[in-house]
Amino acid sequence: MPPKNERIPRATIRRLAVYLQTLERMLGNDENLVSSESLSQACAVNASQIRKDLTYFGEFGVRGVGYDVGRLISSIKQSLHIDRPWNCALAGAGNLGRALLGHREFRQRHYNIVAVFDTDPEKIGKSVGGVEVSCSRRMAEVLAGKNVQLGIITTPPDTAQTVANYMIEAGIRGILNYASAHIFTPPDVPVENVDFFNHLYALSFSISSKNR
Amino acid sequence: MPPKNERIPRATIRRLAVYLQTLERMLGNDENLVSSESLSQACAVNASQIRKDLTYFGEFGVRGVGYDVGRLISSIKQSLHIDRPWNCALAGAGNLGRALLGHREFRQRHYNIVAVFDTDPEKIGKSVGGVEVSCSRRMAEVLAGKNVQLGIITTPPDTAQTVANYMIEAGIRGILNYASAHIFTPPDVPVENVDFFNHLYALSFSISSKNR
DNA sequence: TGGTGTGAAATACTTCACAGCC
DNA sequence: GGCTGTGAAGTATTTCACACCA
Repeated sequence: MPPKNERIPRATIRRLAVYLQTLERMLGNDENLVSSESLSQACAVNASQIRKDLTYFGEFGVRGVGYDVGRLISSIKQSLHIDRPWNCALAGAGNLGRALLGHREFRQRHYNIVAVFDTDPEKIGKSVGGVEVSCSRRMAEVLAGKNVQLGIITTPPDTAQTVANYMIEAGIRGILNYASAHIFTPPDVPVENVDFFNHLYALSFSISSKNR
Repeated sequence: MPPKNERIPRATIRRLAVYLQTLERMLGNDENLVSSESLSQACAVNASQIRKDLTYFGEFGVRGVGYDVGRLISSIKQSLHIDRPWNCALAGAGNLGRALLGHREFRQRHYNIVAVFDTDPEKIGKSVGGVEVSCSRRMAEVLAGKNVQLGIITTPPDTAQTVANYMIEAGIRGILNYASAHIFTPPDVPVENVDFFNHLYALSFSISSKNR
């Protein structure tokens, strides 16, 4: 059966990323066949959940046998559209921005940071991680014709909305937001928030309370 | 009514962090009174959802009036148990680890990184962000008596489980995992995963597909 | 009057259980 | 025989709608 047309739960997408992680490790260990049950063990997700998640995108397994690991990896990558490179623009050349620029897994997974922006005149014109820093206000101009689809915000919270606006103006299609501030975008520009404190708070809460 | 004894949804905890962000910004702008409706506008969460989330922990509002911003902030902090300092140990003194050590918001929110670990002999003994790097294998010994409750993992994926084990051995109560590998812990040691790629994949997917 | 707190309804997501196929 | 794919059942979460109260 070909991919379905149902709405795919957000949680499913998150789990596919987890499966991918695990499957890539398995492939590295020369495990070439996996069942939903063994994958379930390895990544702590219910086996029927795994099967259901996968069938949103197609039928990748063989009944009575299981899934071919290499083939499943390709299928998931195709399903998520991560089987091709994505160009990114990063706004905010601080500590965190530089850490992302230096993060080798980024490039390995074909997310290429092709432009960096900041508002600090001290930083503009200098090179960070091999990319020259431009002024955030000139974003649309600098990105013109560069086919950059993703924006990454690593600025302080109070600048986040401003650079998000520049990104939208520059035609960016989606935003990864590390700033701890909610940003508003048109409905066709999705935002993903990466919030450290969110997670720290959840830990503090679950450690302290009886309810788990 | 006092706090309830129901199980509190995970999603509620995440949203409380968002409300806090927004409320703190409001307080900074001298907005001292807020309704669930205006908070809803500001942080893009349904107003009844906000009211329901808050009443898990108590009744903080006044009917016909709204919520006192300052008081609500305190109440949320108390509910999450983030109204007091937390000591953290960081494992992995690479780019990302150093970025976190240099992140001033960490200290502002009372998450204090009091110990840093790595396995690289080059790094051990050196100081990073004002903290001396110790050998990961000596974690239990170094942390003894230091009252460190949280562990932060910023190592490469293949080392993540090993340092997680050291953390558990050292009596850590919860783990923030930045490594893109699933880690196993006993049921009383919660793990929060911060996965960049997870979010990037979700963006790639939602940009590429019609379903949104 | 106006906005909270909250059961009840609607929706979304997860798990079960088994038919179907290799 | 064994493991996938999937409707149906079960559970969790969100939203509605309104009683209640300053």
